[in-house]
Amino acid sequence: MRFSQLLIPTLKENPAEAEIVSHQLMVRAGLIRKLAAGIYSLLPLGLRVIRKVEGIVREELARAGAQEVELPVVVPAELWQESGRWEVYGKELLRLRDRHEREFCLGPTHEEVITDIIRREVRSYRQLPMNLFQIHTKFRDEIRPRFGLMRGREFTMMDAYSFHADGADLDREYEVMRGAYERIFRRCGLSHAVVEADTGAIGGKDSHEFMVLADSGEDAIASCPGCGYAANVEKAEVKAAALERVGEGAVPPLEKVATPGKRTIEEVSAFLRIPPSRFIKTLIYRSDAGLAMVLIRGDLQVNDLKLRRHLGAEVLEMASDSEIEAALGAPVGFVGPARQKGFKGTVLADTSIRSVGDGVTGANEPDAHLLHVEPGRDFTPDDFADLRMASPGDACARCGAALEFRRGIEVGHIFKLGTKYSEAMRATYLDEEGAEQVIVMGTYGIGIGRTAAAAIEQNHDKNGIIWPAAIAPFGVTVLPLQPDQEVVEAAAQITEHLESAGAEVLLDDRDERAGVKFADADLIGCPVRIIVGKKSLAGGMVEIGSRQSAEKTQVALGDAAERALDALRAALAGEGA
RNA sequence: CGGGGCGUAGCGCAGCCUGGUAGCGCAUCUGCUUUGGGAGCAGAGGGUCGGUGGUUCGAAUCCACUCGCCCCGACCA
Repeated sequence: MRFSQLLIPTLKENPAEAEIVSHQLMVRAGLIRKLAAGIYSLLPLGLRVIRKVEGIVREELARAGAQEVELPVVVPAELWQESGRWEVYGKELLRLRDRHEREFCLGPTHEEVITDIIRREVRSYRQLPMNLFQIHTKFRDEIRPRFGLMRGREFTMMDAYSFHADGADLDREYEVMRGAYERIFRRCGLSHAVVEADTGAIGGKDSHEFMVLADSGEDAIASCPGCGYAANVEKAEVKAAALERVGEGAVPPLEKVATPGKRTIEEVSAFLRIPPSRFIKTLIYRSDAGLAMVLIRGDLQVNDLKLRRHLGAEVLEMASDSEIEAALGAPVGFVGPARQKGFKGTVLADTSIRSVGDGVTGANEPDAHLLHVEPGRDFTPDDFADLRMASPGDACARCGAALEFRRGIEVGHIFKLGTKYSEAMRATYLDEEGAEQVIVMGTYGIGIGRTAAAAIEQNHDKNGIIWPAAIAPFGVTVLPLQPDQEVVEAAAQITEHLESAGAEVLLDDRDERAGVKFADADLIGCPVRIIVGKKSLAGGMVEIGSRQSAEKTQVALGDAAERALDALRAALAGEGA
């Protein structure tokens, strides 16, 4: 295709709105333009990349035996009410009404819709298993959309749903999908990690996230160099006894100290000149199982997901100020486990509390804290558990090696759903004995735009994008450097040759100087570049260059197309495609 | 939702504090020269200064409200 006939609005300067590299380069290279917060238009180059990613996803899912469907974006409220999510999903669900005042939502995910189809159409075990996927638009009214296609509100997602007679068959399919995901991300040129993820409120069995390692990633990953365990920090289990005890020697008796107006650990720590690690942070939660007092070392954070799971609670929230005053007789900031009377609820301690000696905590009266607090002597929790967010210093729960922490971009997710939706929406089948059984489900997602953005995060330099060959908008770009007729004709001839061989070629036929063409070619980042210039052409030669290595080779004009095809094939092979 | 920042030409920005009727770079258009890493010269076009209301003789500038966008945080003990 000819550059002059495509809308490729490249920018010299970084757009003010873009913070991370992939967002900046997608805008600068003319792939996307913003319409509103978290809502983007794809321009020709951007769409080509997205289509490439989609193509790889389609191929691999077809290989895995899944069938493609397309589900509506606008979904009637009744389905969501039936699953119970209409009430639970919150503000991320964009709700709307039609002219008859009927309620709908824009689908943020499609378990309800697909389950509705399956319950109508599937009767027999003979129809199972089945795996249906679509690649379509999702809308989630995110609290804070950011980073271009990385976290948009409207975005393209591959979502697959599998249906099984039993858990064992789901386990089998899960491994098939995991293999398909591995192939997809490898083909997209992404080095990634598969990490254990929390199954959240849905409470299914297994869940794994596919993470592209990148400093700009929004997720934190804990991984173990010892045994290979890797998990989202939200989920990462830590070894209980690994923390070293802080505070030394014999502990004096409890002592009350005035801390007027000092509520936060930070404030009290600075005021008393005692490090946060010697504080016993006391948080009061309200759940459907009642109030819970949760104790954790002052420099650590409670992991809500672990806590929720430990309590077996559906709903978990911080207690309000008034609830805390009522329960402990002291305002927020001054409560603690020692010298408290009549707290009606469970007292749970993170295992880190065992490492606190001679600690500090709230005195359960206004403007006062307690010094020399000793677990076991001054208070005894009902239970100890792993309730904390893994952090540096923690050890692997399995092998005890020190956990390492990195950041990642979640590009895919696979999840053994179980029967949450099939039960709520009564999707059943008849087994061989004619007995009615609930269908067991799996759910799988890949962020298409996010995958493209992640590819840029991992493959760029100061001049622009370095596309993995499999998802580049064009495999080859041809740059005629001068407007001279023989140069233009040679470039056109090479382009024609390549295109007739099935390659996708961007011919920069613009009336621009060589520098402009080089700069834009670097920005756009097609893997193979053919440079046609007067000087080389006088000797019957042109140059083939690689965006990746920046190497240039002189080849005869007549061989250029074939050599470019070779280079492209080599690049694809190198990516494992 | 809380905090911070920003809205001035297509893009990136200055001007605002200390009110006097809008400027720079890039881009665009015309002409000439140039042509292997974002050309030079000459000329030209393009702005409801996000919106509304107020203060004032006079508002991009001060005040209030509002809309949009960006960033940080959403555990406070």
